[in-house]
Amino acid sequence: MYRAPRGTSDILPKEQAHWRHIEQKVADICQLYGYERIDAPAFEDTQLFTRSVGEDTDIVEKQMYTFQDRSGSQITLRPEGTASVCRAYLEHGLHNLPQPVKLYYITSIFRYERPQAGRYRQHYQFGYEAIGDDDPTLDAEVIDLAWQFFESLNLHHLSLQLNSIGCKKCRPGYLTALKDYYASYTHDLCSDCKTRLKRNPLRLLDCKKPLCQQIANSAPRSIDYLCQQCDTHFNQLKKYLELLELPFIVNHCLVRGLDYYTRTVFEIQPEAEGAQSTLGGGGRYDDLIEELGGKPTPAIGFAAGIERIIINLKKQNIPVPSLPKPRVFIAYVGNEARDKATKLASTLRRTGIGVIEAIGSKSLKAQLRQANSLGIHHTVIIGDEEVEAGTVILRDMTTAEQKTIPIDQLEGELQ
RNA sequence: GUGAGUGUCGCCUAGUGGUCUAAGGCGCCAGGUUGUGGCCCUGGAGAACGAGGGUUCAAAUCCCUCCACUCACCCCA
Repeated sequence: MYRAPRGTSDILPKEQAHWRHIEQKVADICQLYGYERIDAPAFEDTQLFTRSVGEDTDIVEKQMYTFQDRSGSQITLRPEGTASVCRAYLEHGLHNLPQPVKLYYITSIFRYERPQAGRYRQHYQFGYEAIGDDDPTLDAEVIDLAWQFFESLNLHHLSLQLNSIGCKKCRPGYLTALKDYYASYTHDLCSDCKTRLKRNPLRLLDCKKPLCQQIANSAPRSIDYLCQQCDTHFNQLKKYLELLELPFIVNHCLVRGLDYYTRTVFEIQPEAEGAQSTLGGGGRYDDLIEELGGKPTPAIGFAAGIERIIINLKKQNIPVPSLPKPRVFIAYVGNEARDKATKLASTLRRTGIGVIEAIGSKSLKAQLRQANSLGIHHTVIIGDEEVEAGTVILRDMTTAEQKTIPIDQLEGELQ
C-alpha cells in the first residue's frame, strides 16, 4: 500500500478547521497592516537559495530537495520563503512601487530532515516581508504584526526574543572577538561546538548543552560591538517596542540559522521549554536584495510554522471555529421521490442553501442515521405520499419536530 | 547524519511459544414489524498479527535483517 512520503502528511477534513482558521487570521492581520498576498512557485533555480540562504547553512548543505529537470536545469523545492519573494520583487520591478513593499505568503516549505514532533519534510509557513526601508519603526511594526497575530489566535505564554547581530561593517569585529573568547575554551566545548567555532561561530551561542551555555553566557555580546548606525538602530527599535508595549527580551544568544540576516533578529517561542520550540522567527536582511542582483535595498521579514501553531493551539486547548456545513439533508423513499429529491437539492443549492442528498437506495432509517451523524440541522423527507400531495416533510433534527409543508414553501421555511 | 522506543482490522486496545486461520471497544454496514435518526439490543463486514528469513513438533508471541512510524540530538518553522 502506498503511504504519504516520509515527513509529509495529509491534512484530513477533521483538521481543516484549524488550517482555515489560521489562514483567515493571517489574511485579517496582514490586511490590517497593509501587506498584500504573493504566491511564488514551489521551486526555483537552485542558485537562488544557495546564494541567499548561504552555502554553509544546514539548509543548503543537507536539507534541500534539489534535482535536475528534463532540460537539465538545477531546480530546488523552496526550503524557505524569503528568497522567492525577493526574486519576485526584483523580477517584477516592485521597487517602482512606494517603498516599503509589503508582501505576505502562506506556502509549503520543503526540507529533507529526520521528521519528529513539529518538524516535517513538507511543512507550511506563513511569512511576510517588508522590502525597501531600514527605519527601525518598520522593524517594530514587523515584530508587532507577529505578536498581534499570535494574540489574535489567543495563543498565550509566548516570549519575544530579540537581538541585533550587526551589519557587514561591524559583524566581522564581533566575530573576531567571539573567536578569541572561545579560543580559550576549546577543550570544554562539545564536539558540535568545536566545529561551529571553525565554521559558524555565531551558532556557538545557541548550543543547548549546559556547559556550552555557561560559556556562551559570558561570551562577548554582539550588541557591544555594533557600529554607530546599528547601535542607534537597535536602541530606537527597543524604544518603539516599548512604545507598543511588546514584552521583548533581549537575548544575546539569539542568532538565526540563515546567513542573510543583519541587525535585527527575533523569535517567538512558547514559554514552555521543549523541542522545536520556535513558533516563528525573522529579522532584517539588508544585503540580500543587493546580493541577488538588485540595488542596495534594506528589508525585514518574519515567518512562522503553521503546524507548530496548530500544535500549540491544541496544547493550550484553544478552540477554533468549526467549518460551516450544509444545513439540509434530503432523504427519500421510492423512485419518484428520488427524482423530486434530486431536483429539490439542486434548487435549494442554487439559492445558496447547502444540501446533502441521500445517495443510493438506503432505508429511510439509514438515511436519517446518516443525517444525524453528519450533524445536519434539518432533514427533508420525501416519500410517495409527499410526491402525490406536492409536499415534503421538514424535520428538525435537534428537536425531532417535523411538519408537512407544500414543497414550494420549503425554501421560505429554511431561510 | 546519530541515538532510543514502537509496529495486531479505519482508530484504540487484549494477547508474551500450543485452546489464535487472533479477542474486545469505537467507527462502519444491516436489522429490531409495514416510510423516521440520536439511547439500547442483535447480527455483519473488516487484520493470516509491518516485510522477509530463521529457531521450534508448534510463533502474533523467541532470534536476525530490512522497512515504517514515533521521540530526542543536530538544525530549524
